[in-house]
Amino acid sequence: MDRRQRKTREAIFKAFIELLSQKDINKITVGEIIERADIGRATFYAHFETKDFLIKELCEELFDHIFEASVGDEDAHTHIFDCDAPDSVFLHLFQHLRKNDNNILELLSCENNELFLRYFKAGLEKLIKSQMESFENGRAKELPEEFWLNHIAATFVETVRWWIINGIRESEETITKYFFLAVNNTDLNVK
Amino acid sequence: MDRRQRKTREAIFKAFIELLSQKDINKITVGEIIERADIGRATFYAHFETKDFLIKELCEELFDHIFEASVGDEDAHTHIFDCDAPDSVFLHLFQHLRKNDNNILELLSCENNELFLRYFKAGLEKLIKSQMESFENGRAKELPEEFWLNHIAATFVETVRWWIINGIRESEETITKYFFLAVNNTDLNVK
DNA sequence: TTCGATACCGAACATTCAGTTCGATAACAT
DNA sequence: ATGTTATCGAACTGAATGTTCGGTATCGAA
Repeated sequence: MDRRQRKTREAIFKAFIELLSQKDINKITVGEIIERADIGRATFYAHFETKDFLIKELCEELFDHIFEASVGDEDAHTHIFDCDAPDSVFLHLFQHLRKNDNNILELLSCENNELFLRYFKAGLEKLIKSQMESFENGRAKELPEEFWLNHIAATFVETVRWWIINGIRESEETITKYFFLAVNNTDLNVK
Repeated sequence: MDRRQRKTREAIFKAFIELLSQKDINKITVGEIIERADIGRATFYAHFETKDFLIKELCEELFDHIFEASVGDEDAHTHIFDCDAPDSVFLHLFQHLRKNDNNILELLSCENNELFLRYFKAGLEKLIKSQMESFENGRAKELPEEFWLNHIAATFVETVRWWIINGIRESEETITKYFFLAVNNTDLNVK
């Protein structure tokens, strides 16, 4: 990709995220974005058909990259799994969130975080599907599997949201424990 | 309130809810609303300063009424509690949802349900606070109380969402059981 | 029934924003 | 060095917002 394109694209993303922390997503105009990104109007529309596409591509860029390597062969674990402690994918997720790669924290805690939490949850569900055995012990037999899957993903999202809103005071280990306690009512039955 | 005002207000709400089931909330224009409600442009703005205020007042009208009577003195239980089966507030909520008072189901299942689920959850948290004793048994001691409260409310919202999306196939009793199983990992420790 | 108040109508208007067009300039890859 | 491509910036169309105002219909109270 052309260096000019990359710079412009990053400038737009950066400007948009900054604006997002200041005001409602629906009130952000293209004019504000291009002014802050310091680019021409036509340039913006050369990159993104509309503001909705900008949001979509921003989400894909952030969340897909976080989750894509988590399902599949072991060697491809370049994002979440290449840390040293291998006991829990979820601990790694919390650690990466704390590091705040790509300002993902800003997105998840902004006024319109629902939109981004939805993307986050979608990627999460794939991940959890591949880890389903770990949660089978905790699942009551009467609960349908899809209900249980949705519940785990939703609980993780809510744990993240709660963690961020409360100022990320808990350590990654503690918040991971909270998550497993909420889901399983115990932190023992996960390897 | 003047009968004319009431009629206009209801016509606007009705038109808005209908449009909401057809398209994205951000794409709905005031022009479409007044056309479907069959009222004059100035009339709309005499009722609602902006579209955002319309949404806000719609939510207040629906959700506040559902929850307001649920906290406080026993005699005021006109909405949720005036049913015959007194064992679980949550069962009553599911029953009322199935009855779909005021088209609340449409709101909670539409494309932009996040907005409405947020209102729903806010009212829910108040309700759960007043029912907290019922859930104390299920709470692990390590979990902070606010975390636990948020978890219960979030789980209920997700249960409702899942129920609606899956076509409301389960009976109210079954989905209530699912909810308690998800929260407590048992359906015994709730009176 | 009358009468004053007020809600509604509807058309016209200013304003803001979205998205497009195009010729000129600068940066790119080879 | 050269052809390609991204950016610039200004001007433009079209659509939506929110306002204004004079005229009409409806309401509620006496």
